[in-house]
Amino acid sequence: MDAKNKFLSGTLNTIVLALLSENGRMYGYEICQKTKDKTDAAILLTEGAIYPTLHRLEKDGLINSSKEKVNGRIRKYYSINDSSIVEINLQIDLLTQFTGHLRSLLKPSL
Amino acid sequence: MDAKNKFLSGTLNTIVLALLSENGRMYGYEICQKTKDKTDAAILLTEGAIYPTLHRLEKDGLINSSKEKVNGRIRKYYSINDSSIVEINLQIDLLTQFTGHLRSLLKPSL
DNA sequence: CGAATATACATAAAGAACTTAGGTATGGAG
DNA sequence: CTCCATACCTAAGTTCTTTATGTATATTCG
Repeated sequence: MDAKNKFLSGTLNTIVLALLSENGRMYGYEICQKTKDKTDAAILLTEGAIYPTLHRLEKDGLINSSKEKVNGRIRKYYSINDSSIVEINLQIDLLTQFTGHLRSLLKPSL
Repeated sequence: MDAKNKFLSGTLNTIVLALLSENGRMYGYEICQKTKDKTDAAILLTEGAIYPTLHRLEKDGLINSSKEKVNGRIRKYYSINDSSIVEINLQIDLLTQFTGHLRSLLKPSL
Protein backbone atom coordinates (compact mmCIF):
# COMPACT_ATOMS: atom_id res chain seq x y z
CA MET A 1 0.00 0.00 0.00
CA ASP A 2 2.68 2.21 -0.71
CA ALA A 3 0.63 3.55 -3.56
CA LYS A 4 3.51 5.59 -4.78
CA ASN A 5 1.47 7.09 -7.55
CA LYS A 6 -2.12 7.13 -6.54
CA PHE A 7 -2.67 10.18 -8.73
CA LEU A 8 -1.36 8.51 -11.84
CA SER A 9 -4.56 6.73 -12.70
CA GLY A 10 -6.00 7.80 -16.01
CA THR A 11 -3.02 9.87 -17.03
CA LEU A 12 -0.64 7.09 -18.00
CA ASN A 13 -1.89 6.78 -21.56
CA THR A 14 -1.28 10.44 -22.17
CA ILE A 15 2.10 10.51 -20.45
CA VAL A 16 3.28 7.75 -22.76
CA LEU A 17 1.94 9.54 -25.82
CA ALA A 18 3.64 12.77 -24.77
CA LEU A 19 6.99 11.07 -24.23
CA LEU A 20 6.77 9.31 -27.57
CA SER A 21 5.83 12.58 -29.26
CA GLU A 22 8.83 14.26 -27.78
CA ASN A 23 11.41 11.51 -28.15
CA GLY A 24 10.27 9.89 -31.34
CA ARG A 25 11.08 6.29 -30.54
CA MET A 26 11.22 4.57 -27.18
CA TYR A 27 10.80 1.17 -25.58
CA GLY A 28 8.83 0.34 -22.46
CA TYR A 29 11.65 0.02 -20.03
CA GLU A 30 13.11 3.27 -21.30
CA ILE A 31 9.82 5.08 -20.74
CA CYS A 32 9.85 4.01 -17.12
CA GLN A 33 13.43 5.19 -16.62
CA LYS A 34 12.90 8.46 -18.45
CA THR A 35 9.86 9.26 -16.38
CA LYS A 36 11.72 8.49 -13.20
CA ASP A 37 14.66 10.68 -14.24
CA LYS A 38 12.58 13.61 -15.41
CA THR A 39 10.45 13.70 -12.27
CA ASP A 40 13.17 13.07 -9.70
CA ALA A 41 11.57 9.72 -8.98
CA ALA A 42 8.31 11.41 -8.05
CA ILE A 43 6.45 9.52 -10.76
CA LEU A 44 7.41 5.86 -10.95
CA LEU A 45 5.80 3.79 -13.65
CA THR A 46 5.57 0.09 -12.92
CA GLU A 47 6.13 -2.51 -15.59
CA GLY A 48 2.78 -4.07 -14.79
CA ALA A 49 1.20 -0.80 -15.85
CA ILE A 50 3.39 0.29 -18.73
CA TYR A 51 3.29 -2.84 -20.85
CA PRO A 52 -0.48 -3.24 -20.88
CA THR A 53 -0.72 0.48 -21.63
CA LEU A 54 1.58 0.18 -24.62
CA HIS A 55 -0.34 -2.83 -25.91
CA ARG A 56 -3.59 -0.96 -25.53
CA LEU A 57 -2.34 2.13 -27.34
CA GLU A 58 -1.06 -0.03 -30.16
CA LYS A 59 -4.31 -1.94 -30.40
CA ASP A 60 -6.10 1.39 -30.60
CA GLY A 61 -3.87 2.39 -33.48
CA LEU A 62 -2.27 5.36 -31.77
CA ILE A 63 1.25 3.94 -31.78
CA ASN A 64 3.29 1.43 -33.76
CA SER A 65 5.88 -1.06 -32.60
CA SER A 66 8.93 -2.80 -34.00
CA LYS A 67 11.20 -5.33 -32.35
CA GLU A 68 14.92 -4.98 -32.45
CA LYS A 69 17.80 -6.89 -30.94
CA VAL A 70 20.19 -4.63 -29.07
CA ASN A 71 23.16 -5.94 -27.10
CA GLY A 72 21.76 -9.40 -27.24
CA ARG A 73 18.43 -8.43 -25.78
CA ILE A 74 15.15 -7.86 -27.57
CA ARG A 75 13.70 -4.41 -27.37
CA LYS A 76 10.27 -3.45 -28.57
CA TYR A 77 10.35 0.11 -29.81
CA TYR A 78 7.24 2.20 -30.03
CA SER A 79 6.55 5.38 -31.93
CA ILE A 80 3.45 7.42 -32.51
CA ASN A 81 1.35 6.70 -35.54
CA ASP A 82 1.56 9.75 -37.76
CA SER A 83 -2.04 9.47 -38.76
CA SER A 84 -3.00 9.90 -35.10
CA ILE A 85 -0.96 12.99 -34.38
CA VAL A 86 -3.99 15.23 -34.23
CA GLU A 87 -5.75 12.90 -31.83
CA ILE A 88 -2.62 12.54 -29.72
CA ASN A 89 -2.00 16.26 -29.48
CA LEU A 90 -5.61 16.72 -28.51
CA GLN A 91 -5.22 14.27 -25.67
CA ILE A 92 -2.07 15.97 -24.48
CA ASP A 93 -3.77 19.36 -24.61
CA LEU A 94 -6.74 18.05 -22.68
CA LEU A 95 -4.53 16.68 -19.94
CA THR A 96 -2.56 19.91 -19.81
CA GLN A 97 -5.80 21.85 -19.44
CA PHE A 98 -7.02 19.42 -16.84
CA THR A 99 -3.92 19.91 -14.72
CA GLY A 100 -4.39 23.65 -15.04
CA HIS A 101 -7.92 23.46 -13.71
CA LEU A 102 -6.80 21.06 -11.03
CA ARG A 103 -4.11 23.43 -9.84
CA SER A 104 -6.57 26.26 -9.68
CA LEU A 105 -8.80 24.14 -7.47
CA LEU A 106 -5.87 23.29 -5.20
CA LYS A 107 -4.25 26.68 -5.21
CA PRO A 108 -5.90 28.27 -2.18
CA SER A 109 -3.84 26.02 0.04
CA LEU A 110 -0.63 27.72 -1.06
CA MET B 1 -17.64 5.66 -22.89
CA ASP B 2 -17.88 9.30 -23.04
CA ALA B 3 -15.51 9.51 -20.15
CA LYS B 4 -15.79 13.24 -19.72
CA ASN B 5 -13.21 13.20 -16.99
CA LYS B 6 -10.98 10.31 -17.69
CA PHE B 7 -8.15 12.12 -15.92
CA LEU B 8 -10.07 12.56 -12.72
CA SER B 9 -9.34 9.13 -11.36
CA GLY B 10 -7.30 9.21 -8.20
CA THR B 11 -7.53 12.95 -7.71
CA LEU B 12 -11.11 13.20 -6.52
CA ASN B 13 -10.31 12.56 -2.86
CA THR B 14 -7.86 15.40 -2.84
CA ILE B 15 -10.05 17.79 -4.79
CA VAL B 16 -12.77 17.33 -2.19
CA LEU B 17 -10.35 17.86 0.67
CA ALA B 18 -9.00 21.01 -0.96
CA LEU B 19 -12.46 22.46 -1.49
CA LEU B 20 -13.47 21.70 2.08
CA SER B 21 -10.24 23.24 3.34
CA GLU B 22 -10.93 26.38 1.43
CA ASN B 23 -14.65 26.71 2.00
CA GLY B 24 -15.01 25.32 5.45
CA ARG B 25 -18.34 23.59 5.13
CA MET B 26 -19.96 22.14 2.05
CA TYR B 27 -22.44 19.49 0.99
CA GLY B 28 -22.03 17.01 -1.82
CA TYR B 29 -24.21 18.62 -4.40
CA GLU B 30 -22.55 21.95 -3.71
CA ILE B 31 -19.11 20.46 -4.27
CA CYS B 32 -20.19 19.28 -7.70
CA GLN B 33 -21.56 22.69 -8.61
CA LYS B 34 -18.59 24.57 -7.24
CA THR B 35 -16.18 22.42 -9.18
CA LYS B 36 -18.17 22.92 -12.34
CA ASP B 37 -18.28 26.69 -11.84
CA LYS B 38 -14.61 27.07 -10.97
CA THR B 39 -13.41 25.02 -13.92
CA ASP B 40 -15.80 26.36 -16.56
CA ALA B 41 -17.41 22.93 -16.67
CA ALA B 42 -14.12 21.31 -17.60
CA ILE B 43 -14.23 19.11 -14.52
CA LEU B 44 -17.64 17.63 -13.88
CA LEU B 45 -18.04 15.52 -10.78
CA THR B 46 -20.79 12.94 -10.96
CA GLU B 47 -22.97 12.15 -8.00
CA GLY B 48 -22.08 8.49 -8.33
CA ALA B 49 -18.49 9.48 -7.63
CA ILE B 50 -18.87 12.25 -5.10
CA TYR B 51 -21.08 10.52 -2.55
CA PRO B 52 -19.01 7.37 -2.19
CA THR B 53 -15.95 9.60 -1.96
CA LEU B 54 -17.43 11.63 0.88
CA HIS B 55 -18.44 8.46 2.71
CA ARG B 56 -14.97 7.05 2.30
CA LEU B 57 -13.26 10.21 3.55
CA GLU B 58 -15.56 10.27 6.54
CA LYS B 59 -14.95 6.62 7.29
CA ASP B 60 -11.24 7.32 7.14
CA GLY B 61 -11.70 10.08 9.68
CA LEU B 62 -10.52 12.90 7.45
CA ILE B 63 -13.86 14.74 7.41
CA ASN B 64 -16.96 15.05 9.57
CA SER B 65 -20.60 15.35 8.60
CA SER B 66 -23.78 16.83 9.99
CA LYS B 67 -27.26 16.80 8.55
CA GLU B 68 -29.37 19.91 8.33
CA LYS B 69 -32.75 20.73 6.88
CA VAL B 70 -32.64 23.69 4.53
CA ASN B 71 -35.66 24.89 2.56
CA GLY B 72 -37.45 21.67 3.31
CA ARG B 73 -34.65 19.50 1.95
CA ILE B 74 -32.04 17.59 3.87
CA ARG B 75 -28.44 18.57 3.32
CA LYS B 76 -25.48 16.67 4.64
CA TYR B 77 -22.70 19.11 5.34
CA TYR B 78 -19.10 18.03 5.49
CA SER B 79 -16.08 19.75 6.98
CA ILE B 80 -12.52 18.71 7.46
CA ASN B 81 -11.55 17.08 10.72
CA ASP B 82 -9.17 19.46 12.45
CA SER B 83 -7.03 16.62 13.73
CA SER B 84 -6.35 15.63 10.13
CA ILE B 85 -5.29 19.00 8.83
CA VAL B 86 -1.65 18.02 8.57
CA GLU B 87 -2.49 14.88 6.66
CA ILE B 88 -4.89 16.76 4.42
CA ASN B 89 -2.42 19.51 3.59
CA LEU B 90 0.14 16.84 2.82
CA GLN B 91 -2.18 15.21 0.34
CA ILE B 92 -2.93 18.53 -1.30
CA ASP B 93 0.77 19.32 -1.54
CA LEU B 94 1.50 15.93 -3.03
CA LEU B 95 -1.13 16.39 -5.71
CA THR B 96 0.12 19.88 -6.45
CA GLN B 97 3.62 18.50 -6.86
CA PHE B 98 2.33 15.66 -8.99
CA THR B 99 0.61 18.06 -11.36
CA GLY B 100 3.84 20.03 -11.58
CA HIS B 101 5.78 16.96 -12.62
CA LEU B 102 3.03 15.97 -14.99
CA ARG B 103 3.06 19.34 -16.69
CA SER B 104 6.81 19.16 -17.10
CA LEU B 105 6.40 15.80 -18.82
CA LEU B 106 3.74 17.20 -21.13
CA LYS B 107 5.31 20.57 -21.73
CA PRO B 108 7.49 19.80 -24.76
CA SER B 109 4.36 19.67 -26.87
CA LEU B 110 3.71 23.34 -26.35
C1' DC C 1 33.05 -18.88 -11.65
C1' DG C 2 28.79 -18.03 -9.28
C1' DA C 3 25.47 -14.83 -7.52
C1' DA C 4 23.31 -10.67 -7.63
C1' DT C 5 21.76 -6.83 -10.22
C1' DA C 6 20.24 -4.36 -14.34
C1' DT C 7 18.07 -4.80 -18.54
C1' DA C 8 13.78 -6.08 -21.07
C1' DC C 9 9.81 -8.27 -22.18
C1' DA C 10 5.17 -10.36 -20.66
C1' DT C 11 0.77 -11.79 -18.16
C1' DA C 12 -2.68 -12.74 -14.41
C1' DA C 13 -5.15 -12.07 -10.05
C1' DA C 14 -6.63 -8.72 -7.04
C1' DG C 15 -8.12 -4.27 -5.62
C1' DA C 16 -9.53 0.58 -6.08
C1' DA C 17 -12.06 3.98 -8.26
C1' DC C 18 -14.93 5.69 -11.55
C1' DT C 19 -19.16 5.66 -14.92
C1' DT C 20 -23.61 4.54 -15.79
C1' DA C 21 -27.92 3.89 -14.34
C1' DG C 22 -31.19 3.63 -11.31
C1' DG C 23 -34.02 5.04 -7.01
C1' DT C 24 -36.21 8.43 -3.43
C1' DA C 25 -37.90 12.99 -2.28
C1' DT C 26 -38.91 18.24 -2.04
C1' DG C 27 -39.52 22.92 -4.14
C1' DG C 28 -40.22 26.09 -7.79
C1' DA C 29 -41.37 27.42 -12.59
C1' DG C 30 -44.31 27.40 -16.48
C1' DC D 1 -49.45 19.12 -13.30
C1' DT D 2 -45.37 18.29 -15.33
C1' DC D 3 -40.66 19.26 -15.68
C1' DC D 4 -36.41 20.70 -13.86
C1' DA D 5 -33.32 21.78 -10.13
C1' DT D 6 -32.03 20.44 -5.75
C1' DA D 7 -30.26 16.69 -2.71
C1' DC D 8 -29.37 12.39 -1.10
C1' DC D 9 -28.16 7.29 -1.98
C1' DT D 10 -26.54 2.62 -3.94
C1' DA D 11 -25.32 -1.23 -7.20
C1' DA D 12 -23.48 -3.30 -11.41
C1' DG D 13 -20.16 -2.95 -14.66
C1' DT D 14 -15.88 -1.23 -16.57
C1' DT D 15 -11.38 0.22 -16.51
C1' DC D 16 -7.00 0.75 -14.79
C1' DT D 17 -3.45 0.06 -11.59
C1' DT D 18 -0.79 -2.71 -8.11
C1' DT D 19 1.28 -6.74 -6.87
C1' DA D 20 3.23 -10.85 -7.99
C1' DT D 21 5.16 -13.83 -11.12
C1' DG D 22 7.71 -15.73 -15.05
C1' DT D 23 11.26 -15.75 -18.81
C1' DA D 24 15.78 -14.46 -20.56
C1' DT D 25 20.36 -12.07 -21.42
C1' DA D 26 24.37 -9.04 -19.97
C1' DT D 27 27.19 -7.15 -16.55
C1' DT D 28 29.40 -6.65 -12.17
C1' DC D 29 31.67 -8.19 -8.18
C1' DG D 30 33.57 -11.07 -4.77
